[in-house]
Amino acid sequence: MNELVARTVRVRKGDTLFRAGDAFANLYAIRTGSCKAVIVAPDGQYQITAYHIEGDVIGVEAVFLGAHDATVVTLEDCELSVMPAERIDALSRRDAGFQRDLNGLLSQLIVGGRKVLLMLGKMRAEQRLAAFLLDLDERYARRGQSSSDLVLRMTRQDIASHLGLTHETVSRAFSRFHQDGLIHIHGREVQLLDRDGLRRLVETEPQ
Amino acid sequence: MNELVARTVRVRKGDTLFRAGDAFANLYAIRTGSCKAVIVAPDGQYQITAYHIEGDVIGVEAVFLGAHDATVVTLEDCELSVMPAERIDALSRRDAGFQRDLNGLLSQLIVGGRKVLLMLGKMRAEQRLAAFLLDLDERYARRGQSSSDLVLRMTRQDIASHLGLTHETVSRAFSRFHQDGLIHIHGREVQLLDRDGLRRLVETEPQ
DNA sequence: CGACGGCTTGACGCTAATCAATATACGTGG
DNA sequence: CCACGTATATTGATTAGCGTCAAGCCGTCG
Repeated sequence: MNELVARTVRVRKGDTLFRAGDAFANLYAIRTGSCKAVIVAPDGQYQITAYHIEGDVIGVEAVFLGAHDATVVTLEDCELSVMPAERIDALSRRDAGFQRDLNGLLSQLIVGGRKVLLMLGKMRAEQRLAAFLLDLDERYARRGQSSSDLVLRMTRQDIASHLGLTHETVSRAFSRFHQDGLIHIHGREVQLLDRDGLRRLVETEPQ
Repeated sequence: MNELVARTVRVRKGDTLFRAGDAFANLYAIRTGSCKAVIVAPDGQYQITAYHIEGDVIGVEAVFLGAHDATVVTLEDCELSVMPAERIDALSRRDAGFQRDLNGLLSQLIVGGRKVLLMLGKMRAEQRLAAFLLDLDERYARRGQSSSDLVLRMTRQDIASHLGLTHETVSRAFSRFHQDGLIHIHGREVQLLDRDGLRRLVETEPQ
């Protein structure tokens, strides 16, 4: 993996790594910081499709498509590993195992997409937010950062867009979780107080 | 492509091709008929993730995952081309071009997934149904069957599940389209009378 | 012909969107 | 460093849209 990294770069909050439609030039891995991926429909409708954190690899679908299908913007100052397309092509040609790794990453994308599908198709507002928090918590835990404190870098509006809601609804759901003792929240700092409670909420029959 | 097909089989309406979790054994291509793909969450929640028609290749994500992530059930008697896993592996090892084709199919899956994401996240009921009809129409047209008559093989319930709605809402939307002169509908036979009208509906600002 | 599953339509209620008013945090320039 | 202006967040009031419950119809299949 390390031989793929040509260099690491620092980028500022709000910078755009690439836009939907851009030819595939680099794969990025986040060393520190976080990003959002957003798709924009022809009519201006937009939706946040992903929230990327430390350790995530960004832009994998472009390896095969040849172009990016989403725009990625940093949510804070970031440090990124840059893996140029040529190196990736070269290695995947040489190493069948690496080719399989790439396919694995792609497949994970698909499976992840299915999860989101269920969420948007069947869950109600509070369930979506609870699922979002638990997913984020789990991803941080997998990186070894098993603190119950999260710092959200996205605005309420971005979280809302990601969950198919409005920012007011997200805000209200946060407040409700807080007053129910499920979380502690102050601005963008969230502390999960009762993971099981949140899990129960997600699994509750919606109807 | 043809050398991949080991045989063609006929299956009856309601048969299951494979279940979520099954090891990848075959890729299927639909010669005639149609199928639905469904995922089931641990708590029994289910969602139709795809509606496959003539010409579609089914189960691509399993090539890389090694197992299927959805259950596929036929909606009518079908004739299917069966492409065994070994042949696919063998050819993709031998032929880099084919490997790329496979990746292309996967990438299409991802892009298609993004479209659904926007639909479930941002559209209201009638927009979702209109988008569904237009998509289906376009897919049939691409197969050369450019008639404006569609025969839906899914029940209202299945369509509803696919769109993240209830069957009553789907039924009402159909009725509304009919009385607005956008479509003609009788049971599962749909005729698109005003594609532009439907398109305008999809692109209407929801707020 | 009867029974059953699927479809339509109506009445009603709940959830989340919308509109609106503050409150808070944040960034910028003086 | 403070003051101001602007983005973000919270909360309330109201409403639209869709889900739920229920009744009746249609079409199919045994």
